[in-house]
Amino acid sequence: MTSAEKTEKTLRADARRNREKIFAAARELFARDAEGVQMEEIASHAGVGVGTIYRHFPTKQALLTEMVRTRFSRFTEIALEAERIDDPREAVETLIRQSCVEVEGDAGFQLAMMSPDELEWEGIEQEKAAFAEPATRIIDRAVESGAVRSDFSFADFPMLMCGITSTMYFAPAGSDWQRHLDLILAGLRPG
Amino acid sequence: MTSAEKTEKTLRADARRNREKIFAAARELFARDAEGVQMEEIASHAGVGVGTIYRHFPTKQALLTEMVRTRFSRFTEIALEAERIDDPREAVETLIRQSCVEVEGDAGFQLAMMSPDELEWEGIEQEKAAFAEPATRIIDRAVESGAVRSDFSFADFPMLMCGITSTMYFAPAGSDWQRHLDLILAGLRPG
DNA sequence: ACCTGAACACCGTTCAAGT
DNA sequence: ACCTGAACACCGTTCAAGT
Repeated sequence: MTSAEKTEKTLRADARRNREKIFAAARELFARDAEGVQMEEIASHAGVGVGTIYRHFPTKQALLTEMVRTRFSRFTEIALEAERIDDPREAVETLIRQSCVEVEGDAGFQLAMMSPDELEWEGIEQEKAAFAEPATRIIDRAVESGAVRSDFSFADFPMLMCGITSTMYFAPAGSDWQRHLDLILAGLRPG
Repeated sequence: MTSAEKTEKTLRADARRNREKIFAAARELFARDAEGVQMEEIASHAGVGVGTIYRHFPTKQALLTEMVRTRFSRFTEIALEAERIDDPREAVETLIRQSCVEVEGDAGFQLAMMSPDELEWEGIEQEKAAFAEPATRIIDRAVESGAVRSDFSFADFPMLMCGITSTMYFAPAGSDWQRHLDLILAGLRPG
């Protein structure tokens, strides 16, 4: 057994439990108010010392990244479901709209989505790739069938999400982001 | 002479010069890299002590706000120019597109635009109102003439700018934000 | 092995001392 | 009046001591 395997697989029961508790506490606090959360706060909310957090996650950003990774796998599920929709146009709309709904109310994810530090995304390449596959198929199918404008591609997806996400963050209470989404969906029509 | 008038009007020559130097230094540094700038850095770049900055601006955010205020008056000029365009559709497009061009390359403004702290905008209500007047006229005219979708209004403007702005900030080198803009302009077409 | 929390580092802000 | 910069506060991160 290599050291890497050991690090990945074996975790003492209490350590695993702590990791879980930290994760749960962080998820809850980040979702509420992503900016104001302090490490000490997360630690006490999880019932551990700060040092324990750093044993499991090298940095505050890394902790945030981990939560983003989890939610990203939901995106993939959404894409796979949307792909089963026959109408190409409706499939794209569902993909985008459901992705938005998924992150509504998760301020931490929204913040990460808008974050200027691209570096932090490095840990999520794999999840991103897994999502890109079905999402690309959906978008390409819509383009080929003429259901959306021909210059639309998967490359635009992060950009759109970033815009809508910032609207969510900026105006969390209202439904402004749905107007924004409507506008963008309208913009997809073939021109 | 009231104390308020005195505060507004009379400033010793050196104080005024310092204020100017701080402003120039902050503008330059914020535009380059809005996140990494430190107060000490701005101070030394301006050739003053940190305390002097705080004499002129109560807080780092307030300094940023002041730069946003300045640029906002440019928005108003853009809107007044755009209003002189006969074609209603072209007037709207010019309004939005020129506003985007104006803030390209100003990372500080982009950051402020995306900032979750709405409070900081309190100082700019007046400039915002001055801009809102011609901008509203342009948009309403376009709606009435059927040049854009009927549910579009000035209320959507900040939201759109926020989205495009975050694209600029996120991908400063490329021209991704222009794709984003194109998509949004396309979304304005009457549906 | 893993946990704890006092100590450290960094940076925004203040304020006593200077002119 | 205004300026300076050392000192303070706050919070992310580390690490010596404990189990």
